[in-house]
Amino acid sequence: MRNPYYGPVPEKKPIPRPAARRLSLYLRELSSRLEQGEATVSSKALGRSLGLTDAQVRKDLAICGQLGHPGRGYTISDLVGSLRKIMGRDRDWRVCVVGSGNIGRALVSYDRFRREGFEIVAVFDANPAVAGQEVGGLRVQPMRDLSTTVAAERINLGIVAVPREAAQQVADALVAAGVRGILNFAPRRIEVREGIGIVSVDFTVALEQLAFQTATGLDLSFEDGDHADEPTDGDAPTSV
Amino acid sequence: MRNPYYGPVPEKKPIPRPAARRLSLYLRELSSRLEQGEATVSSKALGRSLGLTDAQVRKDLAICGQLGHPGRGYTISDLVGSLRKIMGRDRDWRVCVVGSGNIGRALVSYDRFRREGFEIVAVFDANPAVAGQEVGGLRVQPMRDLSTTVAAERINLGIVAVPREAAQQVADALVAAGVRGILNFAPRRIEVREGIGIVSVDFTVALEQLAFQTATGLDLSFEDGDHADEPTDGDAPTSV
DNA sequence: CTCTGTGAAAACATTCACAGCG
DNA sequence: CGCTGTGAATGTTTTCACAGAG
Repeated sequence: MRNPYYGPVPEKKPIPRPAARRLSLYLRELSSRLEQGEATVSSKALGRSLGLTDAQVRKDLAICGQLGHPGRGYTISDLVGSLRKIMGRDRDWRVCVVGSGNIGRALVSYDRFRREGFEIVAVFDANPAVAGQEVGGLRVQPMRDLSTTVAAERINLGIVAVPREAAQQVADALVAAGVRGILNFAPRRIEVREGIGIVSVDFTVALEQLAFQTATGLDLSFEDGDHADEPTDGDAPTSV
Repeated sequence: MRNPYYGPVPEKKPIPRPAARRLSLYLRELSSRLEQGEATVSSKALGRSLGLTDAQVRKDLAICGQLGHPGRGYTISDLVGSLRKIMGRDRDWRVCVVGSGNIGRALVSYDRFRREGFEIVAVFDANPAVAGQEVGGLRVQPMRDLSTTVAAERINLGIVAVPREAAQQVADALVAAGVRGILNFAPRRIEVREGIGIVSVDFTVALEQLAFQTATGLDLSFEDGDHADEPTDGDAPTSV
């Protein structure tokens, strides 16, 4: 959104991938501080809470524009507002869960989603015996209703909580129904077409990372645990 | 802790952090192929499944030693064996879950853990009303039994599935009881002393990453979803 | 010809260090 | 002073490209 007509090109600079991952953590910490009644915070203090250096924090927050006040720090509410906007947290996210097994049910009942602005409005399950049961205040719907409900409820994100074997198929159905992004809990890589978001969480991978850290002794340590697959275009790089 | 005496030192080179994250994904994909009855695989084919370039795959697998056969590819079973060893998957992991809410119960019942060699042998809950109930074949124990049971059952990993407010305290209790690593599902950073492993999974952060990807349109995509906090030593860098 | 292993180059990310604001 | 914003330096990861094995 700069330099309309001709000239050196609009050029919205891309957010560094590792920074993008950290943005969520800033938002989480800042919201928490805001609730505690704090009004400002310095890059040093924030870094301490998050295990980052102050320089790193300043570089990351520079993504939000120049919100810091030299000598004073950052105004938390401004930062929260800016982060929410950048991360797409200012819009409405309407979510459905596919799979009403242990994980699906736990997610539907996970109150924090709603409090954070992600509203789960439908649950589906392929098992006809389960359809009609109630989970977290919602009636489980049969898969056949998927596309109708996604449209009617204006659902834009889908959560896949089905067995490995069914995961890709379910993801395809969700995309076909119109969701724009998928959060996958099945232990496999999901391929989606360009333009559809995909993030995966694999509990076993997380435990394995932990075993690795623990076995390796004390040294190496790393970051994020859940992974975001690549939008499967041609020769997409990135991870599963 | 570096180079005690003088001399060239054995020098086991450290595994690049991003590579460490990918190792789990290789193992997952390779195990699956092994089950399908495949015996060998090329870096190119593996990369295709995982969304990585063939060069990346070769560099990563070089960590396991020289297991590839030029012109032929890698023998999957060798790779799986080597990966399991490197990742500490060759030993026994005995796990307890603290918190028998929705998430805790889902995890206790998550069969894949056992099949992958992580045995959940105890569940704890601070609520006395819950103690004694059965969850996934285990009797929920009161917190007061934590250290006794951890010792008696030789538990080495703990899963924290309690509300945010109690998380740090529970983590401290687990470490005091003797676990060597913690998998944290509470939405906050957990601090542990040097030498204790820590990996966090935050569902809201994962959904947020998805919202970000989706809102940002089609472009940037990233990796892992769950995060591993840093072992809180002095000025530890890394993320939450 | 296919496919690995690997230095060397390129891209990317973090840390440093300091000018400048309040 | 304390603290931000940012180029320049450093460190890390990925990609390239090719020699050499089967």
